[in-house]
Amino acid sequence: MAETPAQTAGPRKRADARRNEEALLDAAAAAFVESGVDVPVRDIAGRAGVGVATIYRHFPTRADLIVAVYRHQVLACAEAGPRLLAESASPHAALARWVDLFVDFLVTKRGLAEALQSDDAAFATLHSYFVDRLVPVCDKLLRAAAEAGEITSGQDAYELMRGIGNLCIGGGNPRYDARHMVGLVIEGLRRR
Amino acid sequence: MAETPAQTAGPRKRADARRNEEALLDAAAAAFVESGVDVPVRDIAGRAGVGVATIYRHFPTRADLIVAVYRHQVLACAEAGPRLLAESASPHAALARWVDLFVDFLVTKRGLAEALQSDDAAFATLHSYFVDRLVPVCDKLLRAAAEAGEITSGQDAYELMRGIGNLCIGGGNPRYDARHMVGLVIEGLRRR
Amino acid sequence: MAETPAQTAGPRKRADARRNEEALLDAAAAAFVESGVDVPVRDIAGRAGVGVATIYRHFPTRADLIVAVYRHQVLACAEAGPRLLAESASPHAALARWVDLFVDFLVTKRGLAEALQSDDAAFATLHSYFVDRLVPVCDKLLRAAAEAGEITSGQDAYELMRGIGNLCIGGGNPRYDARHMVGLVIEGLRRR
Amino acid sequence: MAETPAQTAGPRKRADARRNEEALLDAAAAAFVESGVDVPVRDIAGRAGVGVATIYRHFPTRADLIVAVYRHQVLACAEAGPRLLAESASPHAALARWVDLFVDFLVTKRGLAEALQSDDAAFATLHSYFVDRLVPVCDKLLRAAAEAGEITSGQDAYELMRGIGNLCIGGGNPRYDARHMVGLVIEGLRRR
DNA sequence: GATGAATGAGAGTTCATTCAT
DNA sequence: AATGAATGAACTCTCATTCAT
Repeated sequence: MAETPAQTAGPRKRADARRNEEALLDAAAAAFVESGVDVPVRDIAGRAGVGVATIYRHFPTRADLIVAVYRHQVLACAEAGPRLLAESASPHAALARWVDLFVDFLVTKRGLAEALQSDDAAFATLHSYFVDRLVPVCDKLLRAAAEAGEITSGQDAYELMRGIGNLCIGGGNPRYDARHMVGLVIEGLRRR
Repeated sequence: MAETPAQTAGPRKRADARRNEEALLDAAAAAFVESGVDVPVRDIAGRAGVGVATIYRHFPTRADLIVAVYRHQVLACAEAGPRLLAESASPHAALARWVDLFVDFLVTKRGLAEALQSDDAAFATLHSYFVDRLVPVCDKLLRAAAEAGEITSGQDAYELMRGIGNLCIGGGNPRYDARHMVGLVIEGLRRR
Repeated sequence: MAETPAQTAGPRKRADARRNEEALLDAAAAAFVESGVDVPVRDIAGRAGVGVATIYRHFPTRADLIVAVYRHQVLACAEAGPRLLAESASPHAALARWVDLFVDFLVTKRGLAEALQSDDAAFATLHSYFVDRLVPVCDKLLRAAAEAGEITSGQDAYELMRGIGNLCIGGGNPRYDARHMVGLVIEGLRRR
Repeated sequence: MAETPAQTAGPRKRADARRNEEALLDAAAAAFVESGVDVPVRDIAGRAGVGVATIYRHFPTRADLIVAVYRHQVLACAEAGPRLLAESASPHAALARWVDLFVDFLVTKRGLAEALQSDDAAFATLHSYFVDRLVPVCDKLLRAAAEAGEITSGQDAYELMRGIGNLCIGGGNPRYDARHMVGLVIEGLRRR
């Protein structure tokens, strides 16, 4: 990697393209924060200093772009599950901490929670991505807690994730603390 | 002069207009269910078989229309609060049953829950209408339950209502049961 | 006329209608002052406390209404011509004073001057009314001044009236004094 | 590296866009002549054979479009002022000739004179453009004539320009010769 | 591969005018 | 005769998406 793969022939384009893609992801992330995930395509292109068509080339649908922007964080969240299970005092505690991470993620991504619940076909890919990565993790935590006798068994991880996602909508409101509401849900899971 | 002939001219027209207004409300309700409360004005007009301006005459803003569509049910829900408190075995039970009514209402009104959470200024009136009517009722139930020692005191009714509203988003999904999630929240309120 | 022609049969309607028409004229005059002569029909109806259709019954076109509102003042202006010719020191002085009256009239009628110049067919009646009543008067004054050797002969009264009308557009502007500009025109007519 | 290859990508596009912009300006000019400067945006787009959004891309506001259409002629008129002052027999003669140029311009642009007098906020930019470019020129001519003792001093250039603009309204009428009326005004300025 | 110009559908809103009551 | 509800055409402006260069 001592070469600078930029200037003249062959792989130049690819390097350019990769750089472009990264600029795009940065720009999109910034735009998402500022205006939500349904910010106009042009705004993103403008921030990235590229033409709109470049976005379409790299990310055919908006969902593809959103997924790419949040890929790392989703993966990190998925990977945290088993770790927390190992570290925590109990499976229920692990679940609580893991859910907290997920909430952390969502409340800082304006409009993402809304998009995740949208039944718009354009967001199906986005929805699947999150579901495929995170629901199994959540399921494992739920099962562990059930086996430990801490919560009622038979709780559906998809439903729980979706509910939590819903609760994270509207993060800007000072009178509404999503984390608190989610805490009630997790508390409510407890066996009596 | 026992007759009131002056009044005939007035109400006669109004009978026609009222019929139209009802057609409009029905059409709007149906359109809301199918496409959400931000369905294009033209679609509602089309369903009702009227021109667009007729909607504007009856309901100057979209929020006015939504409020009108759901007025009766909101009022019924508000009135149910004290009654349930009197009838139920405990304040917490009353709260649970009342919240259930609210969920019943929201899950059958596709798109309404979304709109209630929207920070779009156009929906401010709508939001206020719901908040003004229902938050006080919820607050009373929460206080009663806290006084009875069933739940932790200091729960904010607005936050709870908002959370419940959020949980009711996406009612059409067969894998997601809003009622169950709300049940967990109510259970989570319980003092341990 | 000792009866109060209002309550029951026969001529009642006519009296009502006449009263209505007058209310309408007053309302229209007020609305014209406040919002210009192209104020929405509904506003006029609202001021007068009548339905919009009542306006259409009495005054089929907007031009008819405008003419009715300003009829008296146009006639007064027309009648002032011969009088001023008799009173004034010279025909040119009479012309100047008469034109001043016309300007007085126009600058206080917001939007009227614009409407008079409009080539919109709807205003043809209005245009004709003014032209038919005032151009002959102006013509007489011009001829008298020409015969007296004060101005060049052959000036067209229609053109002059139209020009004066034009100069009266935009009366609200503090940096523009229509009367001054019209004064220049009248001065410019003078023979050298 | 004597070539400037980086510039080829840029101007190539621009050539196309510029052609389009010119088509747009032509179409707008034609539409303005036919229907006035408040002709619907769609009509202009239709004439130019482009979509409406293309107009908005090139000219965000209507005033921008109007200014662009008449820019060259306004500038030419502004530049003619000093030249005429140098060439003409007297300042008053220069003024007369310059005003004639302005009238030439306005009477062939149907609807422009009307728009210039409009107090509609959308036309404020347009108004300013004309005022800023032409009033100073007119002022210079007026001052020169006043200094030469040909006209009364203290005439306001803005008022004069505005009056002339007004007189140019309704150019299509065969019985009305704006140039003649303006001539009377200029004559009327003369000191006696 | 990238650009950004062009597209055109679509949404909200207003108002003159007609028409059933 | 009067009413005012209903109509629907008209207009502006925005944006996701495509396509020639």
